[in-house]
Order: sequence, then structure tokens, then C-alpha cells
Amino acid sequence: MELIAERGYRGTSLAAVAERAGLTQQGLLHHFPSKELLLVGVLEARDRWDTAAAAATGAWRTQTLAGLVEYNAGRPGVVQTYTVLAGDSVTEGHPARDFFERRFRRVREALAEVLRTEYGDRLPGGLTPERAAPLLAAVMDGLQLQWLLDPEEVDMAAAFGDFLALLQGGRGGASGPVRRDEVEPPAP
Amino acid sequence: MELIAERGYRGTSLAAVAERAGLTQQGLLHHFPSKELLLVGVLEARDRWDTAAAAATGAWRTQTLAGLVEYNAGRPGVVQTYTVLAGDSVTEGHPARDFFERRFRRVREALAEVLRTEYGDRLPGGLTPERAAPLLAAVMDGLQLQWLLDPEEVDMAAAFGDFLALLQGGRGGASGPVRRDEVEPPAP
DNA sequence: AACGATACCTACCGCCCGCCAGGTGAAACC
DNA sequence: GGTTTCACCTGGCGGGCGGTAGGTATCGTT
Repeated sequence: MELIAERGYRGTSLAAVAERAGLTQQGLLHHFPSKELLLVGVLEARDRWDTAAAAATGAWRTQTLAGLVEYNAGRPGVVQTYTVLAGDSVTEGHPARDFFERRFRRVREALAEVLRTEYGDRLPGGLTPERAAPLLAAVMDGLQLQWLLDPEEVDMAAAFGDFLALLQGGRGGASGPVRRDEVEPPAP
Repeated sequence: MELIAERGYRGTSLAAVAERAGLTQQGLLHHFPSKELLLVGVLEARDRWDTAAAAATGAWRTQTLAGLVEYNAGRPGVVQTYTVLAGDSVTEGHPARDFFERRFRRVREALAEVLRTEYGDRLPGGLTPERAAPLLAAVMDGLQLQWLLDPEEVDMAAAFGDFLALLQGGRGGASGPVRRDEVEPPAP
């Protein structure tokens, strides 16, 4: 995962992975017979983490999502692996394409359910949860990209909070969501 | 650009580019002394297109953006090049990293200006144009990724319209934006 | 007619790629 | 206690990688 974050899938060599894992390339190939199957293994491992984390959480709410975004803001490596691989995956014949296609479908369904249990069908602009779900997913991914490129200028967690406020129909008013720089004022 | 869309930057070889361009690898290297400078050339060409198109348009409004999204929906190859390269760029020492960092900064500023001239400071949820701009950029990019992976299920233009309605504060009501499937009803 | 720049070409370099063949030493099983 | 299985190793293979060296045909210029 580290190396994919650093160089992408096609830019990562088996030898480099083996070296960082502390064995020879052939030792690595003993466990994963090909480079493609190694990537599948990586994706499966990530999936297992995700579902375990999801099971540990109780009911998902939009605030759980905000917490997840905040958590990710502290783990740029993980976010980078995800962003690089997701971009990689739309490439021709990429082994992770199917994985991401299924994943996004699953994520959209899950997000729609979260929105429905939280807001019912009363979303602004006559939106249904099913129509808002892809937007929610898009915001999370798009913000990750901007944040990875320019963490100084993009406050991922605050921006995501802004979007949640938008989905609430702006009922938060001028008080709005809490900005990071209001929580951590510059040291004197 | 075609080959980058198909295989990513690191996955694209000079020989492959040369072949598709109809010359030898060394003929290509005559015009672009290294692979990295070739990528710079590609990005510069894209930039020249973009700014030419922007100059041709009059004042930018959110409806111009919606038109751009609709236009992109008919050019998956261009969108794919952009998405793959953007993901690629967060990779270590990637030659396009600086390009995308600057680009996003520029895009956010431009979008904030569009939002301000269109809505003033009266955005829902107490949002300012400067805070809504990264969300707008994120939605566009995130939707592109989902759409590339699953064009059947994700209606990029309709979803973007939904987001614009959200930014208007849902003043569109139940009539909302026009969905693609309402425009093109299934044939009898 | 001479000259320099341009736009390519052939030939080659050393390196790295994913992967295969065939071992070895230790543990597990019967 | 013999056999099988596992977890690795050394060694090598064919091919593709980005890039260099040095040539040649075609220009416009003087």
C-alpha cells in the first residue's frame, strides 16, 4: 500500500515491494503468484479493514462520516493509496477496475441509506437520498484529491462539514459548522 | 493524451507514443528530449486549449459550468486523461504535481468568483463563495470518477445539476433540475 | 554553390521488468 | 522416522525501458 501510494500500481515493481517487506522478489511471489494477484490481495486486505471498522461502528450517521473524514485527514498515506489507485483503475484492463466499480455502487447505496434515515426524503432542492448519495461520494473523493495536492490551503474536514450543512438545507445558519482554525487558534 | 488515458503516465512508454504518432521513438525524442518534458508538453497543450475555450466564452456563470459538464459527458477520453493524470500526480516526484496544484488553486479562485457574481454572499448554510468553491471543484472531479467507472448508473450532468440546486438553497423546489431520463424517455 | 538548421533515422546501451526453474532447510503430519 | 508441505532462497531468461551516439535527407538562407 505504501509503494502504491508513492508510485502507483504500474510504477511499483515487485522487487521494490519485496525489499520493503524484507524478503526477496521470489519470496514475495511465493505468497502472491503474480503482480496482479498481489494487488487483489491488497484490495481484499483494505476491504477487510473497512468492513471490520464499519461493523465496530454502530448506526452510521452523517456525523460518523464527518468523523471518518477527520480521521483520514490524519492519515495522508492511506488517502493517497486510495486516490492514486482509484485514478489508476479507470485505465484500460486495470485489475482494480472491477473492485472500484463495485465499491462505488456499494458506497452510494450505503450513503443513500444514511441520508434517508437521517433526513427522510426532506432534502433541499427536491433531492432524494438516492440522488444526493453520488454527490456525497464525489465530495469526499474530490476533497481528498485537492487536500493531497495542497493541504495548507484545503481544510478537508471543514469543507466536508460545509457540504453537510448544505445538505441540511442551511438550517445551521450563520453559526454553521466549526472551522479548524477556530478550534486551534495560532499560538501566541 | 490517448495513451495516458489508457495506461497512465508511468504505464505509457515512449515507444508506444511514437508508434501512435507515426514515427520512431528517437523521432519523438527529437521533439521532446525526455519523457518528462513530453508530459509537460501535453499539459501545456491542454492548458492552451482550456484558456482558448475560456476566452471564447463570455462571462462564466454556473450554467456555463453545467454546459461544460454536459460537454465532458460526451468526451470520455478527455475526462479519462484528466482523471488518470490527476490521480497519478499526487505520486512522489511526479512531473505533473506542480501543474495540478496550481491548476486547482486557479480553479478554486475562478469558481469562487463565479459564485460571488451569481449569488453574492447569500449561499445556504452561511457559506461564503470561497468556502463553496472547493466543494464545487470536488463535486466535478468526484462525479467524473464515478461516471468513468459506471456510466450506466451515474448521470454526471444530472447530478451536477442537483448540486447547483443545492447551492441555490433548493429554491428550485420539487421541479428541480432536469433529469436526463425525463428528457429522453424510453422508446416505446 | 555552400552552409547551417531541422527532422528524422538506425544501432546500441545498461538497466530493470515480471516471471520461471530448481533448489534448501525447517516444521508438520502420519 | 520417513514423507510431505511450507517458506523462502539463488540463478537466470526474454523482453521492454528511457536515453545516447552518430548518421542522413531535406530544407531555407546567403
